[in-house]
Amino acid sequence: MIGSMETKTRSTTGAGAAASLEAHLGYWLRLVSNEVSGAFQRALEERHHISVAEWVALNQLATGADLTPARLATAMGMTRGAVSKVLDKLESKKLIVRTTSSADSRVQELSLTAHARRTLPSLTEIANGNDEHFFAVLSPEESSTLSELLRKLATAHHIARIPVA
Amino acid sequence: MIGSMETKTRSTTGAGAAASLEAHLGYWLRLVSNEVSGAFQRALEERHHISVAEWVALNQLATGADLTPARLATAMGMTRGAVSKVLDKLESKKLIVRTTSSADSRVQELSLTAHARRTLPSLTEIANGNDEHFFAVLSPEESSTLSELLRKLATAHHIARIPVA
DNA sequence: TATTGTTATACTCTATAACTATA
DNA sequence: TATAGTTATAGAGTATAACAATA
Repeated sequence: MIGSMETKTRSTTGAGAAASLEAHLGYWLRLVSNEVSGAFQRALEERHHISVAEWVALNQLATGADLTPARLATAMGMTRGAVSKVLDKLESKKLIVRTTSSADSRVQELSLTAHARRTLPSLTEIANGNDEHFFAVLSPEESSTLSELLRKLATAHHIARIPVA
Repeated sequence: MIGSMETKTRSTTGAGAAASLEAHLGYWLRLVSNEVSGAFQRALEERHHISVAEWVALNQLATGADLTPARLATAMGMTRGAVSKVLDKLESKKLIVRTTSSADSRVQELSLTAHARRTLPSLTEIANGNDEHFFAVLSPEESSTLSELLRKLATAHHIARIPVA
């Protein structure tokens, strides 16, 4: 049972410490995160044939910010080349449009299509449902606590890039 | 600032909910997990030139269980083909030995080399240090709480496979 | 010269499925 | 026929670096 399990989480960094996989918080974090993200990834793929990276890009565009491939690359922590491929896929699916900027013709202005705007609520539903499904076993207080602890870690380590994988 | 951000974590699953990326617990989980795992992966690669999958395999062998490629594949949630490649790398690095079983010559018995046993403590130190570095910003009580919440989620969803990616 | 975006190339990781050698 | 392990092939994902067009 969980309640009876060893919950010591701060090692003494002793050289001979016999640390099994399960002794690390990072292990449990990755275990749970992989499950949640994996389920989300499969749901997006099966129901809309889009990847998590594509979903993130769509969400970034939906915030209303004037985005270009370079800015999107920075926001997503990817190279411009990688983002270019993501945009190729979104364009082939008629979810975005690339328009050459009139002010600087090197720049591409990115925008969502009407089709994308109609599709986004369904994608959001998948994200909501996935979260709901996984975290429903926690009480509202526990969910809040988990959220606060994760945000505290993100803040303390200045984690900014949007996770795509 | 993050501290002043909306921390509501339970959506009402309403169709029109304007859910930004940050509204989902799964987002924060992936954000933090990617950072912790990414740092660990880079440290393993830079200091010992081994991947996380290789590290997991070594740890499984170090538990003392009599493992074969097929059993290791089941434990790690990978196909036999994928495990075979991981074992190729470990063998080329002189960290494991494959021995044909005398009872059934189709079976390979896996074992760690003396070199692997000498190397493992250093790998464990990297894992300990990585955990220490990331979770030191939490109080011991907060670390315990985070551990318990993650274990509760893992148990509730019967998450068993060892995360490799 | 510097910058934007794309493309060519390569590498890692993993899955599917065919293959071999046993049993 | 069935099983253990390997290998051939393919695909996703992403990085590096070269490239064309523009500034």
